[in-house]
Amino acid sequence: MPAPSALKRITDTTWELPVSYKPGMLVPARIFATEKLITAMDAGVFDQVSNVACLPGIQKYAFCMPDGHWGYGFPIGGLAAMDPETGVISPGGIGFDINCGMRLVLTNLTEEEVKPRLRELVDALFYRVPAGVGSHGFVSLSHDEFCTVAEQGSRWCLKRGFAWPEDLEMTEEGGCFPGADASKISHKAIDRGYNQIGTLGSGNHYLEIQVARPENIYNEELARAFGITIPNQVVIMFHCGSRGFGHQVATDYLQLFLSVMERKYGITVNDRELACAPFRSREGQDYFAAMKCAVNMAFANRQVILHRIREVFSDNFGRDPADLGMEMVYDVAHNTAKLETHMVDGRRRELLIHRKGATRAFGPGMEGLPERYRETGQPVIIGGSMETGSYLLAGEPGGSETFFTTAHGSGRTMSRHQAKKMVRGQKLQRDMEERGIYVRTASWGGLAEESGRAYKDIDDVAEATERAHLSRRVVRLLPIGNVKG
DNA sequence: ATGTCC
Repeated sequence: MPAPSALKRITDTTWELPVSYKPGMLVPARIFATEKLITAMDAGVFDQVSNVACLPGIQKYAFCMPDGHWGYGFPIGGLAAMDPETGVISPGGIGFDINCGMRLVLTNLTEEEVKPRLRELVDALFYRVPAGVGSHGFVSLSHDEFCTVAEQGSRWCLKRGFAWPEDLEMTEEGGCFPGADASKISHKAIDRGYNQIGTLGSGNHYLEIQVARPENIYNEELARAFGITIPNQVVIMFHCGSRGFGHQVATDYLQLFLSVMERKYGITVNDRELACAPFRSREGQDYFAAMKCAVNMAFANRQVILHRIREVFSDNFGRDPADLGMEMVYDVAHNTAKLETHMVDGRRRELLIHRKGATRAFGPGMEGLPERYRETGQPVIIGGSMETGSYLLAGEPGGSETFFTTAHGSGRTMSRHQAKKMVRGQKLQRDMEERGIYVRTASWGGLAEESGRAYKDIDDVAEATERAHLSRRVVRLLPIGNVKG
């Protein structure tokens, strides 16, 4: 799809749509991509990112990351910073899967040690980390206790023995966004979520056993600082979010915002999917407090999943998880809105940052990073498709341009429908096994949809973020085992 | 993404 002719190239990897591109734009739109990626980007991205540039209170630019593609209202890969006093909060700028995110866990095992047990490990993970639409977890909670989880996130997990203290430190915001208020959650959302803690979900959610080969290390020093110290070291990466709970929170508040946006607040938007409310309004604050519940539920979900991964490896190897070196590298959130302080035109300002399919990537020395990563910058985890590999990167000072935000994954090039027509799940499983990747899936159709052929080249995305100085490559990770939702 | 429509 050709890019609009109004698109101007600002640098090697920065592209801009000026405010003249569309009536109502308050700021220009900026897209970070290589020439190859911008050429392949779907036209919906340009339309959507310029719609976002019209939202009240937006600061500097409406952004799209190199993995950007068409989404609900905002593009996936979208980033918008609003003035909290004059700006809006928009569920479409966060996504239905609130705090969908990635977690990376180390082991001190090598590929040679894991290979003979790979099938057993993946089969055990497939059993112990429930995957698929409508799956429910092993943790049984009352509605009341679920509300505590939603308010406390990983802190609840620590109390219940599902976390090591250092896990919280290696999670964005310590695994708990403060200000979550379960009284702002509908009964329906609680009912959908209370039995979903410790479940992977479906779609592009997965759990993967990966290898860090010496030839795939881009930066030795950062790799060492992030715990990649052994040749062919095995790591575990997984991707999941707030399940039906977050989905219901988003649905509830989109409905509410649509009913008040124009009538009560006189806000008009280019697309109903950009439904929003003033951040300082009652509705805006209620959504903010409810969204944080879904953020915290997702942190707790990933934490319980980590606990179960540790159990699987511990049982299989007959050794304590600590003895297997199963420490977290980091946990990153993809779909959030947060108040953060950033420099804007030489002034420190508090901004409401919407990240939708985009990763926070704090540079070296920034407040909010754990001590271990103060010198290195934040670990950034970018998931590729299950066939092609993923990246561990590091935040860098150049990220200031995007309020320290980078890409989150490959981004689709093919619709799910299209992929299912071209790929058969059973055949893909056999093909992958021949290439040394053992995969188990909850749904053959779901597996076909996630074929590597349906995604952008992760190498292009990682390279684009580095060339744009949003994050630097540390190590490329290759899959050997995968549990697919 | 999602008890893929209450």
